[in-house]
This record gives sequence, structure tokens and C-alpha cells, in this order.
Amino acid sequence: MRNAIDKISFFSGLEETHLEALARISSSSHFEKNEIICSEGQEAGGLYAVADGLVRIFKASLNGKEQILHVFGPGEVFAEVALFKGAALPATAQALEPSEIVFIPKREFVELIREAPDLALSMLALLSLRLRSFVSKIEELSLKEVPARFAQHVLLLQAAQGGRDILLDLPKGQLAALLGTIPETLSRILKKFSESNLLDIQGQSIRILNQAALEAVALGKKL
Amino acid sequence: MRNAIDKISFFSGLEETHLEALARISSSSHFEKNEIICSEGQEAGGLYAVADGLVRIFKASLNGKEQILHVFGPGEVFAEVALFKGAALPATAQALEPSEIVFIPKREFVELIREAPDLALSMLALLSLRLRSFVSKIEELSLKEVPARFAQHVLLLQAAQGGRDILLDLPKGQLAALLGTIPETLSRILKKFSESNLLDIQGQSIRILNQAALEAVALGKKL
DNA sequence: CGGCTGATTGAATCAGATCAACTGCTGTGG
DNA sequence: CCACAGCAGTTGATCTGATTCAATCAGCCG
Repeated sequence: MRNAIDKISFFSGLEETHLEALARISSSSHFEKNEIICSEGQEAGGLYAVADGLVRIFKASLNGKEQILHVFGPGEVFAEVALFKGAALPATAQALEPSEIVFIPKREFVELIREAPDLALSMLALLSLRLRSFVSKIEELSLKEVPARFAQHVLLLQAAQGGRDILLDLPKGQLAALLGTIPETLSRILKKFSESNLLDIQGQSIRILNQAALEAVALGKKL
Repeated sequence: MRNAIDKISFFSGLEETHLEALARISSSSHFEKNEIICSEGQEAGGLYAVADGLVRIFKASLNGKEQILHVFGPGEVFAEVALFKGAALPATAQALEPSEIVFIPKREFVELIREAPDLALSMLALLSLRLRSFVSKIEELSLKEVPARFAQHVLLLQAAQGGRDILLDLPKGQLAALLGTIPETLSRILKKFSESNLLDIQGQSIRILNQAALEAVALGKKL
């Protein structure tokens, strides 16, 4: 499994001996598109990581609406919350594409953390990042309307991809679930952005036409 | 400061030598009601803990609406997210009552974590708990309506306090902000719960009249 | 007794969800 | 190669939960 472990950038700063330890205890498996990797409520026996593919972490309500919490690509780890306090997973993980998923059993991993302060600090940093991203999400859901959330998302993509041309990383239906809304609403909002000449939207690709206005909308200005 | 450190239940499992180290490096100060302890965006120089009093962590929007993320009482720590990744605080902390707040400088605390694996694991457990509470909040904001959120909150209070009689821990306006709504809406909903004979509400004290129905509403049933 | 803050109530409005229909694309099989 | 099934996305009409604005009320403290 050394091969797969090397793909997990989260581990890349670790010492060679720890990487080999991880490789020894981890296993890797394949998931088809839409396959469930682990479900809410289930006991998580360890840490998961994406070696290849794309995974979404989401919650579903009784009446079918979904809220995506994270989308993870190659190199990212998930289900870390179940390692340290309570084993039950708070949400469900599902492959959005055919994916290679590495699994690291809890017992051995926690053991490793005790011995490697650097790994412990990495985990602390990781959890802090997750916390920050959740704070943003709560803020957006509670204090901002859908256009502002979408504008914010575009700006984040821009920061990650650079330039004025942006490629959506998700199909629009999934993007709606990530923003805490439904496809119909997102579709109407995309139209408004187009009509106001803030964005040029062609399928999955977006060009920013009016950066300043986009940033204003992200902060709460109407339109 | 040993006095104050002993009040922080989060530290209670630590070894004597570490407690003394914490006592040496920490300081304590007083905050009046409504006083800001630390603000969003500001650099947090360390970890805060409530020795006495009540503190809310919240975000505010431009147009004045507020979303409370946490309310912390004696023994609880906050601003831990700024210790491990990025120093800027994601939200603001404010005293809801006259409070004694302990402060532990980041440098020394992180140093201590490196030497004390148990403390590191405690911090990991703490961050995991926070993550879980945020997942719940996101789920509630996105997938549930206000009555369900309130019912859920009452059930949590019941779990903490026991029995059918419950005392609200916050004024109603603050409770509204915690549930992601506004006082007017909460007030209307309280009335509905009363009229449906689910709850008997007298100011801050609540008696549960129909447990089963309350649980049903928490899960999404209408009324 | 004022005056302040928190809480309640009412009427109007609005953002977003729901329901339903339609478009367009892609891949599959006859 | 065309036809059709199936899914993602779009559009329209309607409904509703929640916010907004405004007014009133209750309790508390000086």
C-alpha cells in the first residue's frame, strides 16, 4: 500500500519510518460512482483517504433534501472526526466518481499519533481547518442568501484556479446541495448572474465579467 | 493562577506537573457583561477558558443578524481553533454575564502539547466534539425548520438537566440567535408549542407535556 | 414613577421550496 | 444509424416559512 500512501498529501511531511508504518497497516479499495463508502451512524473503524477519485460527505433529510459538507479529491483524508471522540460517523461518504480509497485502522493510527508529535500536530491542524470551513458554512447558511453563497464559491474557485476563467468542480445539482439549496433555485440564480453580466456561464465553465460586483454580491449586496 | 486552572474541567485529567506548568503561564482577567473578549479577524495569541461566567461565540452579518455558534460556561475552553492553523479568529467571543476568563499563551501551550501526548489527544477529542456540534448545526440550518431546531434544543437541555422540567439557559433573544432565527419568529413558535399542548412555557422555565410529540417535531414532523 | 430592555403580537413582504412540465444531451440497443 | 430511454438542467406557477417593520406590552432598576 506504500503506493497509495504516497498519494495522500496529508502525510507527505511525515518521517520515512512513519510512512512505512502507515503503509503496513493501511489497505486500499475501489468504489464505483455513487457507491457509499461509509454511512452516517455507522462505526468508523479508522481513517479514510482519497488516493484517486472524488468523494462527497453529506447529510440527507427525511424528505430527500441533501446538504453536502465537503467534497474531497486525491490526497485528502476524511472521517477523522471518528478517531478521537465517539466512533459513530456524523455523515455519509459517497464516491462521485470511480475512486481509490485508502483505509487506516483506528487503533494503529492512534498509536502512531502518540509516538509522533508531528503527526498529532498535523491532525490538530487538519481538524482546525475543518472547523474553520464549518464556521464559514454556518455563517453562510444562516446569514447570507443563496446568491451570496454562490458568489463566494466562485471566488474560492478563482483563488484556487487563478485567472478569470473557472471550471466548476461539480455538476450543478451537486453544487446546489453544497450551497444548501436545490437545483431549481441555483439555476434561476445562475441566470440572474448572467443577465446582470457578472458572469458568463457555459455549462461547467464560467468567466468572471465583473469581479468587483461579484465580490460585492458575495458580501451581501443584492442582485 | 492555579486557582483558576483548577476550575477548567477540560484540564482535569492532566498530570500535576502539567497543571503547574499551565498555572505558571496562564493569566486571568475579568470581563463585564456584554464586553467583547476577542473579535473575529483578530489574531488570537492563545487559548481562552471560562473560569466563571458565560460566554457566547458568534458571527454577525452586515445587516445586524447574529448567529451564535457556541455558548460556553465554567470549565470550557474556546478559541482553540486559532492554536494550530492560522491565528485569525473565525468569530467573536462576548461575555453574557460578568466572567472570569483564563488566558494561556499559544507558544507555551503548543510546547506543552508536544511533550504531553495525553494533552494532544484531549485537544483532538475537543476539536472532534466541536466538529460534531457544527455538523449538527449545519444539518439543522439546512435541512430542518425552526420548530424542529427548537424541539431538538429542548431535548438536548432535557438530556443535560434530566426530568420534565427544564430551565432555559439563555434569554429568548439569544436562544433565537443560537437557533439561527430571530426573536419574533421564536416567540411565535413558542406560542404554537404551547397551544398544541406540547410544552408549558412560563418565562425561562419549560415543562414538557408531550414527550413523544416533541420528539416527532424534532425529527421534522409539522406543527 | 418614568425609562429601559426583553418579549410579544400583527400585517405585509420576500426568498426560497415545491410541483410540474419541458428541453437537451448522452448512451444504448434494435 | 436512428430511436428512445434516462438523467441533468431549465423554466414557469404557486405556496409557505420566515423575515421585516411597526406597535404594544411586561418586567426591572434607578
